[in-house]
Amino acid sequence: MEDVAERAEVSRALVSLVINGSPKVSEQKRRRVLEAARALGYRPNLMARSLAQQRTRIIGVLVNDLRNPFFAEVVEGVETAAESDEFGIVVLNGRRDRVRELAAVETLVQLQVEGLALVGTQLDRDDLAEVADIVPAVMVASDLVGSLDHPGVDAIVTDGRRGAELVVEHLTALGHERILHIDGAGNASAAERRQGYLRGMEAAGLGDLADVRTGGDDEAAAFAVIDEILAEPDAPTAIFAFNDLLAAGVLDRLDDAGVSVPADMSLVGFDNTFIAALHHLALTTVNQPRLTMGEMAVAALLERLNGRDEPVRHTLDPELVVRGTTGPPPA
Amino acid sequence: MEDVAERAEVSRALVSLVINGSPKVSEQKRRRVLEAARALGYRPNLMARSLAQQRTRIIGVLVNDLRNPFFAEVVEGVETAAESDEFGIVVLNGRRDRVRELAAVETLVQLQVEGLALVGTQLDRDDLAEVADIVPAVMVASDLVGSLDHPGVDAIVTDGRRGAELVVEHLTALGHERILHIDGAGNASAAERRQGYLRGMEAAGLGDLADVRTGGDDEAAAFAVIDEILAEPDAPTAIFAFNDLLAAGVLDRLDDAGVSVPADMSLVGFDNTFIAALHHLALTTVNQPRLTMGEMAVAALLERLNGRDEPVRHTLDPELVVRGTTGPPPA
DNA sequence: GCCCTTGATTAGAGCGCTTCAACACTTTAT
DNA sequence: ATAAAGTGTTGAAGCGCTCTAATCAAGGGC
Repeated sequence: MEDVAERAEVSRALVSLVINGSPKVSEQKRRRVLEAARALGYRPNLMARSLAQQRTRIIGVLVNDLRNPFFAEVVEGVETAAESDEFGIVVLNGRRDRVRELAAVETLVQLQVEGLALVGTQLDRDDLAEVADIVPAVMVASDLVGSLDHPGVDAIVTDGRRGAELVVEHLTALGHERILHIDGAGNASAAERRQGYLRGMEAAGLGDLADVRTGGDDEAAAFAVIDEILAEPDAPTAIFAFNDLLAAGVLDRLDDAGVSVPADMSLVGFDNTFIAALHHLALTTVNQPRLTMGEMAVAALLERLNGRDEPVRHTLDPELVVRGTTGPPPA
Repeated sequence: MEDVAERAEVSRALVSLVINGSPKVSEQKRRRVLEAARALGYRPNLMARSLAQQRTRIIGVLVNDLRNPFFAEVVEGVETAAESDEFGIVVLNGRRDRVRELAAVETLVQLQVEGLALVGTQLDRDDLAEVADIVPAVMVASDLVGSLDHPGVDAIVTDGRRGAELVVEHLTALGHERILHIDGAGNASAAERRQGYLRGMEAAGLGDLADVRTGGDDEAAAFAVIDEILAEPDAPTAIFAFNDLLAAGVLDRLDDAGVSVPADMSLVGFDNTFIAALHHLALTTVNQPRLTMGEMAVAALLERLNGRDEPVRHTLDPELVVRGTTGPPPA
């Protein structure tokens, strides 16, 4: 910067003004400075700028698992919105490990991010409380019952309970009774969907037949469960899986076992990721408006930065997407 | 930091030493400082530290498209390796847009990253040359013929030519002759695979039948092409798609058209992403060692930082993974 | 001709940290 | 006892930038 100033025969301060597009610079000097900057290949140092400005214009994004296309798309939403508000984002990947997530949060905080978007993270209430004392945070696509405890945490979620109810309603309408749920184990949104499933079963008068098995959030988690289920006497006629990835695993295993879908068994996922849309899977699932969620997360953070103090919670509506993996139960 | 120093009754300099784990601090003072830091909830400011230290220990990662699971996994490899070398990474998403990629590179440079991993980017030679003058760069999973022009750019690639040849060999061994390639359009690794395909066809004495169509790198790109192909007189008996995503799109469209795979048409993808492994797709494809590629990228950058000056280029071996979408041509 | 305003420019302090040279104090060698 | 060497600690400069307050030049109004 020094060099640019010298070459343009102005002060460093003026160079700063030009770089930041201040209107109070004469056209003549602006040109001189810009040319000098180009000639010298000058690039402002973001670190130094942030330090001096006492703000970074960076939003930290912590994501549960980048390999899950669902999360990747939420992140794209965040990115789009941040970009249009002249914020940058830094994405860190928790890779499904709470400890790693904690470390990532620490890194982001030290990086002085101005807001934190926690996408599908597994942090618990205490973790959150600690974080929220330092920087505004918004949980996206993962719900922590009681997250409202802390006034510094916002939430953008799809109503998982309602989503799960929609699934049960769809299946019962088709005539299913023995509907089984393979849940998301410790995953942050697992509890809600489980609850919705149970409630749906109750509402349909099938409370006695409700059956929840522990699953997970990827294909592999499905294998053991399916083997188990198929070995039992009263096998279900329909399975509601925690998410699309898990459902894909279920589908694979059913295939291995010679169970045909949906003739012998109906199957429903959750998230409506692109794999659900592949014709060869044609998975019936529940849509979540991913991009919108990401965008709303940024909006929530910016409101915080503009002074909002009370927590906000946006619950979006899920939408059942019926495809080819559901049908009437076998006769 | 000031406050911590005061509370521990030492100088700021000593606090710095403690935080950075310097060995030349008495156990007594170290304890005092650490306790003061904890009591005050002190967190070092990464920006200030980087500025003072004149290094960031950050590797910038620019990714072509985060939604593509292939890239997401390469990034995980980068992340793993960076982590174990005490480097942080900042991931930016180009979203298949060269202009956005350029902007992202600029951001990363201004962030003072110490190395740049370009995963599947579409930057051209000039873009690269400009970047490499500023910071060591390594291209991962995308090849630019002639990238070696610039001594500042390393490359970690799977041999796309060989991979494509393997595909053609597999298909010809099955008896196919009219094998068509839907390429990756402007995608950085498209040229190589196209070349391998052509060479493979030549080698099999099928040079006359070689037929390349412009595709892209996601499912949508496949639709128009397939419609076109099926309307032509001499339809191929096998299709080699640029990558798995594209192949999935092809599969969908063939399905729509009532063409059954592999009975009427064989299909091969590239990348061996998890979707290829789904039983319902069971896509024959070519594996690339994603994690390894990411890790090697970091290794290459670190070597640069340790003084290596000549460019390095690692070419990994592709591996054909035969699944259910390939079979003998229809009689 | 003088004061005031307006607009363009700059000096200089400060952002939170690291690091080097200097310092004070011990220990060891002579 | 005294010099030399070693330990632990600190003052202060400096990293590259921003930003406030001060300065300077040029009109405008009376």
